[in-house]
This record gives sequence, C-alpha cells and structure tokens, in this order.
Amino acid sequence: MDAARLPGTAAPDQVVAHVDMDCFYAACEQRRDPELAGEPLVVGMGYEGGETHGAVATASYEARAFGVESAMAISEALERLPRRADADPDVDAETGIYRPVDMDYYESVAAEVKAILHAESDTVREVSIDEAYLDITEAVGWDGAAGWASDLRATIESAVGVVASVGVAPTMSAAKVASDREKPDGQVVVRPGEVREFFADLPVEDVHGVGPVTARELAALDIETAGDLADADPETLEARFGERGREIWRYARGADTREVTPRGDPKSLSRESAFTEAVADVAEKERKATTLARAVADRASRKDARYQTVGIKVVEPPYEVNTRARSLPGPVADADLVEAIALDLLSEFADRPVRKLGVRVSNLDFSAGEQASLGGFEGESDTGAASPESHGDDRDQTADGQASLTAFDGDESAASGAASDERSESGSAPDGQASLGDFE
DNA sequence: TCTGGGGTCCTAGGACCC
DNA sequence: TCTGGGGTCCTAGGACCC
Repeated sequence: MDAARLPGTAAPDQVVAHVDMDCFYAACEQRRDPELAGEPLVVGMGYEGGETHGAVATASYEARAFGVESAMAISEALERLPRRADADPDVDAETGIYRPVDMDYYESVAAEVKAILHAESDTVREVSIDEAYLDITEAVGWDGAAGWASDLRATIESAVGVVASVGVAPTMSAAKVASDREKPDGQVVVRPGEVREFFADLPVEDVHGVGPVTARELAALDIETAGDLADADPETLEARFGERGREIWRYARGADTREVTPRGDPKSLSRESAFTEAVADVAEKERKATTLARAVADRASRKDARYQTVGIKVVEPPYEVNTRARSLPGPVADADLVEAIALDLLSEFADRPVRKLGVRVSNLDFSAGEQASLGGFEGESDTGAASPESHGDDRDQTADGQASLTAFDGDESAASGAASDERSESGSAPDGQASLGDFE
C-alpha cells in the first residue's frame, strides 16, 4: 500500500494522535503509594533495594531536577541524588526514593489506559507499555482534535490515576514529536501544512530513526537541525546511510507515509540479565542461561508461540555484544530444547568473562493454537495438519528433520524427543526437494 | 557515559539451489 | 572447472526505539 505512493508525496489525509504516558513507571509507583507523590523518585532496572547496581528506568520530574536521567547508571544517580534510606537524618540534604521496577504492576496499569484508547478509535497501535498511536481521522477529525485530546487526558487521569501527554498531527513522526513538546500533562496539535515548520528548529535527534551514531555523522555534514536535514541532498544521505538516509530525510520534511496499523504478532521473544560483575565461572553462566531459557520458553508458551530459531546474546567486557543462533527444521515449543541449545551455544564462551547473557527465540509461529484441535493427529501421514499458510515452511521440513535435530550435540534425549513431537504436530512434507526439481 | 531489558529493522556475507 | 545469472535461507552485527 505504501509502496504504491511515491516517496515524498503526501500521505493520505490522516489524523494521527500519539499518546505518551508521563514518567510512566514513576507514575505507577506514585499511584500505588500516594505518599510518593511530589517526591524525587527513581525507578531502577536491574536494581535491588539498597544496592547501587542497575540503571535508571524512569525518574520523576522532581528527581530529574537533580540531574537524574533515564538510562543513567544507578551509581551515578545516587551521586546526584542520595538515597533517603542511606541519609543521615541529622544532615539537611536533599534525598530521593529508589524503587526497583515492578513490570507486572505497570502492565496492569497500562492495560487500563489501553482499554480507554481502544474505546476512542478502532485503529490503535501500541508501541510500548506507555505509548500508542491512534488513527482518529474518522472518530475525531481536525476540528475536534484539541477538545478530544483534552478530554482524553482528563479521562485517563481520573479513571487510571496517571498522566498522559497527547500529540495530534498528520503523520506518525510529527505526532510523536508533538506529544513530547508540552510534557508533562500537555498537548500539541500540528495541522497539515504546519509539519515542516514545526520540525524546522528541532535538533536532528528528534527525527525518528536518528540516534546518537547518525546524529554524529550528520553533524559532520553540518546537519544539526531537522530543518537542515529537510534541506539536505537526499542522494548524499542515501549514499551515506542507505535507505534509512532517505527515510529520515522524508520524516524531516513531514513526508511520513506510514499509516497507523495495529501491531501484529511479535517477531521474537527474549530474556536477558546482567551479572553484577563479569563472570568467568562456567557453572554460574550456565545457571543464568538455564534460568533465561526457561523463562523465555515459558513466555512463548503463554503466548502460544512456537519457535524455529533459538539464540543467545553474550556481552563481554567492556561492552562487546556477541550473538549466536541455531535454527531448527521446523517450529517447536520445547523448553528443554531451548535450554539445551542455549547451553550448547554458550559453550563457545566457556572460558571468557561475561557481563550479561540473553536467550531469544525467533522465527515465531502462532498457528499452533489453531492446530490444537487436531491434537489426535499422529504419525507419518501428513494430511491436514499443516495449515495453508505454513505450506512454505514445510518445504524445509524434509525427512531429514529428525536427523538435523538429533545431530545437535547437546542433550540427545531432549532433542530427539522434541523432534518426534514436532514431526507429529506439524506434519512434515516428506519431499520438498522434488517440487524444486520441477523448476528446471 | 562504562551501560538495563525488551524489542524492530537493515545489511552483508556465505551456503546452497537451479 | 572460475564460468553466468537469479534466488532463498541463515547467521552475525549494528543502529535504533522505548
């Protein structure tokens, strides 16, 4: 659909709202514990009460006044804003409150907000726990946009007890920037025709898709504002940054042709966790990898996802990221197999110090739920078990599917067990090669 | 900057196929 | 075998987003 439009041509007349919760994790903590309202509050990831490890996930505005920022190391945040629990009550110093992330609680609060959003529009794209785009072209339109945004913010605050900012614009990228302009508890409406002017003076990092690396390279080209980017030569940008170069150029010009669409199924699921300090001990690394593998398999199973690829991430000091992955002949749902593959991939790093480990499953397949009713299906006859959409995948699932799985040199029993389960579940096409041969 | 956790997309090279 | 073109899938790394 987007491809039908030439780059740079106007998007269809679309009214996009971006709703962004303000300091969401901190706001959730304050909702749960009203005594935290108005306090400098820091919510830390990878942080346990009383420790100094981890990073700032969210700081309340009161904490930001002390220079505490998102992604900052907790140790540094503590230097700028000492922890109240550690402070000498006799010394009159400003202190803050530190809390570890409680994702389950934040998700429950987010669900209340999302329910409100879905009542406002049929087309909602949830981008993250605290952010969503709404297509309000039909439901609201331009004339009602400001009043609608104001009502929405009031509804969220009174019904859920957290505060949101709203941006409305003709494109997703402009709506996103607009919601950020009057934070907290603010709103900005950018009308069609105003987008380029709206962007002109913003730092180039505010353009979606421009991060620290690209911003540095752009600065070397004397491109510092979104206006500079809009005026730059797209050929030069493309030569330097590939397709993304042209894309950020279009965004800076307000020519973002993306339409708001709901998010589909996830492409991958992962769990990762850092050690407090780098660890070389094999057993300790394996313990963590096992825990992560179990957690990721559990997450997949709760989402009814099968996976065809299992991978690990290994971060070595100072911050070298390594990834390894192995694909299977067909999708599986088998925690033992995830664990065995993760440990096998990890063995490459046996004698190396590691600061962080991750386990990921990808190549996800969500069709298993539909096949569950065919559960009685057994054996080699492959009629019916494969859904039409999975036909292409089945070509890979030749008779050697079992051999490939068992060839994996980890836990043989787990691997071969998974292989036979898998074959009976998805119904392997015994001869994918023959059809390829017909091509000649 | 010495750095958490969960994702997405793009690119480049290699294996393999006809 | 160094000779073509066209394609797919997989792995690994990088940049980015929140």
